[in-house]
Amino acid sequence: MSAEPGKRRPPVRAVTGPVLGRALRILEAFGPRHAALTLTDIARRSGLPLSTVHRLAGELIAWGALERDTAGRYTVGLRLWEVAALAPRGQGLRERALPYLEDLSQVTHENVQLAVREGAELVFVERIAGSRAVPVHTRVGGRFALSATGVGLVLLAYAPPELQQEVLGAAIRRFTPHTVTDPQLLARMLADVRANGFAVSDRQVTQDALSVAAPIRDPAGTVIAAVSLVVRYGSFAPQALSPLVRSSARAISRALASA
Amino acid sequence: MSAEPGKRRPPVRAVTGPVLGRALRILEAFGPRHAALTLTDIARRSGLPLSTVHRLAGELIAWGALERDTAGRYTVGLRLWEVAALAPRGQGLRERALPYLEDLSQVTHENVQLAVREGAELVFVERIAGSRAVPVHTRVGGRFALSATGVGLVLLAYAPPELQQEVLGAAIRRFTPHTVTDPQLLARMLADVRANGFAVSDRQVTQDALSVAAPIRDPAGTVIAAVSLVVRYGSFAPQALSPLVRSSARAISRALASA
DNA sequence: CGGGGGTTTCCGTAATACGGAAGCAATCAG
DNA sequence: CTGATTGCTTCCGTATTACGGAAACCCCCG
Repeated sequence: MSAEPGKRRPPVRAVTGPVLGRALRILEAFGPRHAALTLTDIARRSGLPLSTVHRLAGELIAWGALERDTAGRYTVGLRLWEVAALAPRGQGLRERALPYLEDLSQVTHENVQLAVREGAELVFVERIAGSRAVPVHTRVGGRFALSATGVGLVLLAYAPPELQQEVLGAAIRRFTPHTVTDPQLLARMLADVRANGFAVSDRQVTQDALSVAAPIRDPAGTVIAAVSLVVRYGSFAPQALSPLVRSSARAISRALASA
Repeated sequence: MSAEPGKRRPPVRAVTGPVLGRALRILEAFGPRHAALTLTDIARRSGLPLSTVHRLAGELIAWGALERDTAGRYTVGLRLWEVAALAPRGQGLRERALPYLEDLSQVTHENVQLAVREGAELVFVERIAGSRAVPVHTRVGGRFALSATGVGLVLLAYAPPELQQEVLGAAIRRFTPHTVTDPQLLARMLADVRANGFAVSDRQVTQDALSVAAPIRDPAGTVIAAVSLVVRYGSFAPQALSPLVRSSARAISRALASA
């Protein structure tokens, strides 16, 4: 087959074999707006042939990674959820941090968020909606850009330099007129975050909200997550919130250390 | 298919191909007491050759289904947790039910549990620990036998008859002197559950706890989950709790219907 | 420096996954 | 009733892929 005399074959290490790769692409076909799909939907969204999807989805169902709902559509299965509940950076983190997040919520009645970094984005691990709080559109398990939120700024500030370069180099998405999109300015803000130990996102995501976030660290000092309070703009001064958020972040760090 | 003449081989369709089957066995190797494993651990627990585990785990890591912690051990990855957060019977159910569970918690200050059935066991989808409550050893994402708890009795009472036979036919595990292990008696209790619309587990799991549970139904009337209150034995009469639990269950059913 | 636990790479063989195509089963429109 | 549409399931010959034993590797520890 490779009968060509010429030197071809760039040894592009295929990192995933066909079967697993395809199975994982099936899982990827699901998303917040697509929690229940027909077989054909999956095939379309994953770019796989229908018969392939049929075969693999059958295997995933047999194990419990997928299920079919009453309408016959495919959904993510409980068995997968059980296993995923063991993820240290997901449920594990969530459970250990929850009491402290609830304290923050009780004391302020504002929104509390907990997030970790995954590549060049963040994933919300918990969110407590305050009773008299600004509506915030975050979903547990949902993703968001690193560049705008309080938690995102913290996670970015302590991310590996290469990743910071990558994010600063790419176009920075604008959400409001206050969103910082200038790489220079953003770089300076990240330096401030490192210097101060907390981040402030002032109306960068929505016009009426401001968030203050602080880093959560593992015993080695590496930043592994971030907590934030999200309040209505004008209701609190950032300076008033930062000690509260910082001390909560430290308490959570300590709770994680004694695992 | 239903030809009588020759005894056909029972069509023992191998339902899972090698690759996926092995990959899923790797995921199964993780558990509550085994959230971080070495490659060798996984090989031992899954019964797979080391080189096979190495290859497949590598693919799972490349995708994010697994991660390696600071000690180099393998853990369940955040990417998998993200996808699993889309499971309708897991996070989906949890999110929609949570407000009602919190109401129950606020009103009683006791333990609240939410569970679904998976095969012949139950899986806890949420648990709220009451401030002045009996310590209960349940873990979100954890499994338990159907035969003893309040939620278990509800889920079993409305499970398909074959499954009830299976559970009643097998040896029923005893937790306390009060655990019902007689199949006859248990069958009668299940009939009562169906007749009354709620279940009571009286010190069947621990000596000091009693739980009252009620079914949550989908729009078609099928029981898909169960809620319960777990209280210290003697602190509340079951009759006092059942209206509360039943009405919460109905409220959750309604909330799910308007999805 | 030797031994042990864990990890990574290699590679010939055998078994498996692949997916196009055709058949099936509802549901809907006319 | 009929034909169209959408979605699901089965089949099967080929070629591609997964398989895993073995050996090298890499600490860390005594």
